[in-house]
Amino acid sequence: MSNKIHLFNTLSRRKEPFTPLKEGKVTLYTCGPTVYDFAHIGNFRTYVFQDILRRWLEYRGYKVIQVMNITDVDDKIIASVNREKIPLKEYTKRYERAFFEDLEALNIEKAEYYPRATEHISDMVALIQKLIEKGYAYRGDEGSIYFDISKFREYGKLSKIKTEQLRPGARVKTNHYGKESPYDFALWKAWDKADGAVFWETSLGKGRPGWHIECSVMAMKYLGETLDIHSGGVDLIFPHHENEIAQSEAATGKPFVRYWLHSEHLQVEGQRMAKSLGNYYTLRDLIAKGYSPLAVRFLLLSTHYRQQLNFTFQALEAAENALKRLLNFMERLDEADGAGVGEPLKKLMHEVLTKFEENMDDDLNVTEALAILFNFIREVNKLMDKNKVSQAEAKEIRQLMYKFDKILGVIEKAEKLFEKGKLSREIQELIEKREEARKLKDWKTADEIREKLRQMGIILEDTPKGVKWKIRRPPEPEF
RNA sequence: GCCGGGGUGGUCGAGAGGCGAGGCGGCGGGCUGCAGACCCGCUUCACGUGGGUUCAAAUCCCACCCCCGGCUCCA
Repeated sequence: MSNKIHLFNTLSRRKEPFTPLKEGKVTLYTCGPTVYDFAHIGNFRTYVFQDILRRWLEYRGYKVIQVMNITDVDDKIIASVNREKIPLKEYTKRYERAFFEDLEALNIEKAEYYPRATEHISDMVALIQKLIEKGYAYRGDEGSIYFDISKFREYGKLSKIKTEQLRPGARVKTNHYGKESPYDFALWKAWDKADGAVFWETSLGKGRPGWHIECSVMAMKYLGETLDIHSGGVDLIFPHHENEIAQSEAATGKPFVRYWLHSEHLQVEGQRMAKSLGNYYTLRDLIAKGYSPLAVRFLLLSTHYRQQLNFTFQALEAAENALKRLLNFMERLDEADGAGVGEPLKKLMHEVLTKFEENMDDDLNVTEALAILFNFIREVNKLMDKNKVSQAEAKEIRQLMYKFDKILGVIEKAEKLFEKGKLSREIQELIEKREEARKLKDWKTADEIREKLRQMGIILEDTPKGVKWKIRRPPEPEF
C-alpha cells in the first residue's frame, strides 16, 4: 500500500495526495456510456484513462470497487425507439453488447458493477422524494420535478461557475417547462406524447427520470454516500457533475465525492471530432481499416489524460509500431543465453521500476513512464547485442515487463493474439525449401519464398542461430 | 461576453528556471547474401509573437496572435 499517489482534483484544481476514506479500499465511480449508438474513440479515451487509474490503484495495493453506469434511457434513445418502433430494451441491448465487446478488445478491466438506469427507477424515485421533503425540489406546471439550485448554497463549486454569470444558451427553454430558474434541472420528467411507450408509473407520476439523478443514485447505492473518486470526460463537469453534487449532498448532507478526475477530449487532425466533419470514428471503424485495438489502446493511453490528444492515422501507425517494438523485445528476451551481466543490470532494473512508479504516482504520468521504459529497453538491447544477458536474467526482465504491462495492458494480450501455434505443414515445407535454396545461395528463390510467407502473415528472420519465424498481421493495403 | 486548457523538432508528444524525454518517420552507418530485428549517428541553433525579470527562460512576468473546450445533449 502506498499513499504516494497524487491526483489532480477538479474540485481544488490541484494535485492532491490520495488517501481513500477506508484504508486499503477505493470506491470509484466512472461515468459510462449512453447506449444509443456505438461508442467512438473519444469515449474510449476516457474509458482507457479510467482503466489506467483503476489498474494503478490496484498496483499500489488498493482493493478497487468500481461502478460504471449504463445509461439506457434518455432523449436520443427514446427518439430512436419511437422511430424504429421497437422495445426500449431491444434497442439498448444492441449497443450495450457492442460496448462490452469494445471494452474487451481494448483490454479494459471489468468494473465490479454495471448498473442500468432503467433498473433503478424506484431508487431514483426515493431520492427525489427525499429532495422534495427536504425542500430542494419542486413540481413545475406540467408535472415535471426540478431541483432548485438556489437552495443549494455550494452550487458551482466544481465547475467554478457562478449561476448569475451563466449566459442562457439559445436552447435553454426558460419558461417552457415551468421551471423557476432556467438553471434548475429536471429530476423527473413528466410523460409527454413524444415519449411514446417509454414511461414509468410511479408515486411521482407517469414519466421518466432526468439525466443526472441516475448517477447519484447508483453511485450511492453501490459505493456509499461519500465516494473516493468519480471520473468522466471534461464536458461532464458542467452541468452533469455539478448537478450530481447538488442532488446528492442536498439529500445526504455529506460530501458526495472526495476526488473528481476528468479526462480531456480527443481531437482528430487538430479538429473537434464530429459526424458532420467526417472525422468521427468508432473502434469498429478503425478495426475495419486494419488497425489493432491494442494499438488504439496504446495511442489513447500514451498521452497524459489531462492533455488534449490529437488523433491522426500517422499517430496510430506509430502506436502500432511502438507496440511491435515491445513485442520484439519480449521475443528477444526469450532467446537470451549469455554469461550474465550481474550487478549493473540489477541496477538498471531497479532504476526503471522506481522511476516508472514515481511517474505513475504523479497524477498518472504514463507518457513519462513510457519514456523511461523505452530507455530501459534500449539499454537491455545493447546488452543483448553483446550477448551478455543470461537466461535467468532475461526471465527476470520478462517478469518486470509483465509488471509494467499490468498497467499498460498491451503486451500480454498482444502476445496471446500472435501466439505461436503449430505451423501448418505448408508453411513448414516452405521454410525448409527456403533453407535449401539459401544453402545453394539461390537468393532469388529464397527471397520469393520469404515474401510469400510475409503475405501469409509469417515473418522470417535469419539469425546466426538459424532461421526464426514470427506471426504478424499481413500487410494492409494503404489508405 | 464569462470561465478553463493549450501552442515544443518531419510527426505524435513529455518536461515547467541551468545537461535537447521518449515513440514514430526519413537519411546514413554497423550487422546481414539481401532483408528483418537490434545498435550508433544525423534529421536538432525545438519550444506561437513581441517585450521584460534573471548570471541563466520552453519554463517566471506583461502584452498580443492563434487553437481547443465549458456556459446547450456530449467522454
